Amino acid sequence: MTRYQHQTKMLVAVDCIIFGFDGKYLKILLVQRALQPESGKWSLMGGFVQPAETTKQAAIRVLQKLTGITTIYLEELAVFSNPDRDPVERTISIAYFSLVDINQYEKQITTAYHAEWFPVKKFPKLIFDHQDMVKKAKEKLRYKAAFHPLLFELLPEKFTLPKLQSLYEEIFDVDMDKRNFSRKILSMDFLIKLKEKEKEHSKKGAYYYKLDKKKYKANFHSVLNIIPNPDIVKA
Amino acid sequence: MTRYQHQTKMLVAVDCIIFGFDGKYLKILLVQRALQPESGKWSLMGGFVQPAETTKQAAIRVLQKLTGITTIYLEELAVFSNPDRDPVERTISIAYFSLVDINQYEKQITTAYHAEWFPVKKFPKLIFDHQDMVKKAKEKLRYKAAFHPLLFELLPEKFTLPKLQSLYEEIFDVDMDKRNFSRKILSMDFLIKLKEKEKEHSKKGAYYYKLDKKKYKANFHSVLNIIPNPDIVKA
DNA sequence: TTTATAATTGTCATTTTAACACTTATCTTT
DNA sequence: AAAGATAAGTGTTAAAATGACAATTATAAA
Repeated sequence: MTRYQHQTKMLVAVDCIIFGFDGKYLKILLVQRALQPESGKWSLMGGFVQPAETTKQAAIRVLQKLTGITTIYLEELAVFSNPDRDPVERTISIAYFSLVDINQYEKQITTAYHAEWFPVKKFPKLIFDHQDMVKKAKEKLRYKAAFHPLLFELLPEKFTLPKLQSLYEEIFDVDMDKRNFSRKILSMDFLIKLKEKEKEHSKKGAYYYKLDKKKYKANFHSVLNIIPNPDIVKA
Repeated sequence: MTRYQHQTKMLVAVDCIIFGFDGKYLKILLVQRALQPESGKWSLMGGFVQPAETTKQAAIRVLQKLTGITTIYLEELAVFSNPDRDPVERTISIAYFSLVDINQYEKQITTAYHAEWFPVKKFPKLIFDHQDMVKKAKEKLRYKAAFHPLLFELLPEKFTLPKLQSLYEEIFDVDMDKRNFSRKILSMDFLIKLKEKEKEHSKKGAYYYKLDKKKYKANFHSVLNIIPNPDIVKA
C-alpha cells in the first residue's frame, strides 16, 4: 500500500505522574534518568512507545517494568509536544497520571527500582517539561477528586475516616469539618464499616472501612460535592 | 548531540471534532478525505503535525486551512494510538474537540471548503477510528457542559434564553423547566439582557442576551449544576 | 483514679433545588 | 375590532442539601 509521503515522523514517548499518599503527604514517584542527556537527573517515569502497542499500553508496560506495579488507576493527562521539549530529537510525550497505594509498593519500589517518593509540595528539579506535567497532573487530580470518589485509589484496602479526611485536606489545602465530611462520604453508600480498629493514632482507635467494590464501581462516575467550595479547583 | 537509538518513529496527526448548533440540532463538521486510502470517504478534519509546531498549533492550522475558522474554542480530547488504526503506516492521532458558532461559518465552510455539517445523531460512516473519536467528544462535551458555562461558544453573539435552553435540551436529551433554567442561567450573572427582541419564533418575541465577556471569562471555570440530574453524564 | 487524646455523633438555620401554572405580548384570523 | 393562537416571561413552595457548630466516648498512659 502507498505511504504518506513527505511527512515527518517523530518519536513518541509516555511519561507517568504517579501519585501516592503516605498517610500524611501526597507524593509523586520519581526516578533518576538512565539515558543521556540529563542522565542521573530526576525525572518522571517514561519510555518510548513501541511499534505494536498503544500509548496506554506503553504506560502500563513502563510502570510495570520500572516499579513492579501492576493494577493501578491510570488515566491520560495530556500531550506535551513543544518541538524542542527534548533537545535530542523531536519527541512528543503523552503524559499519564496514576494513583497507587503507596504502602503496597513503597519498599519494593525504592529498593529494587531506584525510584523515590517525594512530597508534591517539595521535589527536585525535573528534566525537560516534566515540571509542567506534574503541575497539570496536580490540577487534574484536584479537579476530579472534587467531584468523584477517586482518592480511594490512593489508600490501602482498609482505611479509617480520619485518614481519608486528611487525604482530602492535604490535596485541597483546606480544613474540613469531621461531621460534615463523614456525612458526605457515608452518603455515597459504598463504604463498609469493619469491626476492626486502627489504634496507631489514638487511644480510642478509629474504625476501619473498606470499599464495597460493586457499589463503588457503579457510582464511580456519580457527581458529589465533597469539597465545601469547589470553585477552588481550576478545571 | 547523541540520538535515541533503536526507537521507532511514527507519524503524528491531529483530528478535530467540530461541534456546531444550528438552533435545533447539534452538528459536527465533516470533510471528504482527499488522501488515499479511503479517498472520498467522510472523515474528521485532520492533518499531520509538522516539525516546528505543537499538536495544538497543528490543530489550529488545520482548522484554519480547511475552514477559514480562526478564533474558536479548542481543547485536547484524547490520544488515539491503536497500532493499526491507520492501515497505511503507524500513525497516532491527537483528537481535539472544538466549538464554533455555526452561523458565522456555515455558508463559507460548506461552499468554499467542501465540508458539511451533519447532525451528531445521524452522520455518515467515518474512516478509521473517527467514529470512536466522535463518541468520546460527545461524552466530553456533555460532561463539561454539565458543570461549566461552555455552550455559549456554540451560539452567536446575541441569543435568546429559549434558544440557549433548547441547546441544553438537545445535548442532554432532556426537557428542562423554563423557570428553573432561566433562574440558574441568570444566577451566573454574566448575561446582559438587550432591548432587542428575536421575533422569528414567536409572536411575542424573546429578548436577546449577550455575554458580559469579562465576567464570563472570570467565571468560566466556576462550577454549577445546570442539568437537573448530572449523573447522566459519564465522565 | 485521673488525665490526655483523638474518634464519634446530632441539631439547626440557611441555601439550593425541583416541581408546578398562570399571565403577557403580539401576530393572525375572523 | 374582537377573538384566538402561540410562545415568552415570571413566582411560590415543599423538600433536600449544605455548612456551621460542641458535647460525649473509648482507651491508653500517667
